[in-house]
Amino acid sequence: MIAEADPWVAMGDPSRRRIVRLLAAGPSSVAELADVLPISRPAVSQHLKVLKAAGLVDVRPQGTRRIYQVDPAGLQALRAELDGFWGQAMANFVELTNRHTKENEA
Amino acid sequence: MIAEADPWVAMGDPSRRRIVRLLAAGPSSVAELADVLPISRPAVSQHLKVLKAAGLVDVRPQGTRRIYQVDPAGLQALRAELDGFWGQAMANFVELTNRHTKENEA
DNA sequence: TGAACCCGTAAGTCGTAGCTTACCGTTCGT
DNA sequence: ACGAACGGTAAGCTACGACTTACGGGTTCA
Repeated sequence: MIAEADPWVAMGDPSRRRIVRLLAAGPSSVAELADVLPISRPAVSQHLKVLKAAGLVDVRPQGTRRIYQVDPAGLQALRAELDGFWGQAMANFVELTNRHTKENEA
Repeated sequence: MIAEADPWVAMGDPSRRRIVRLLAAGPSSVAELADVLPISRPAVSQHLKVLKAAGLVDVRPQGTRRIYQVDPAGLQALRAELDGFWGQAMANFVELTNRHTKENEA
């Protein structure tokens, strides 16, 4: 498995973000996605492979078709990491503000 | 301005995510970042350029050095878009669940 | 003013991501 | 069992992103 499993890298590609947006609106098959997107069906397939490896989408075989949908857990993981960044940045901000205030008080 | 201004693309690169992580812990100069990271100083400079274009970091010239720090607004924007995906996905989920329940009731 | 630092940019190389066409396995309908 | 959809994979091409080294512009301190 040399495949890319990083959700951030997966979301970095505009086409994949568009796919996620479409799937967030409702599950759909590969052909349905390819019909809307300006890329070929195999390209969509490859993007879905990356998104699946990143844990952002799920597959549900249904007859001859494969229905894809977003995996809330994947988005949640991204949110968690992003909140981590944000929280740390804010904590650092208030600390700097406090220090600055104290310096001005002195 | 051919520069890349997409925050998602900016966060897609591991080195840049690491820089954001470092800056979230506290502001620092380019040399300080390059000292920690396994890449050259110009490489860090280029990454910072992308992050700045994406609105994820801010610069504050201080003497001969340039102090970089995260821009909370940029992270907030990412959070907002991510929450949009999540909310839509969840709404779609409960709708599907309701429909499924109704079908089973009928 | 000149030396020493910090940093951004230019130029060039290398790897790889994203796309295409072609092909093949699988599943349903008749 | 045959043909048709649906979709994943292989092979190959092209473009771009992430590095590197080399250079130049500012700012500080003697």
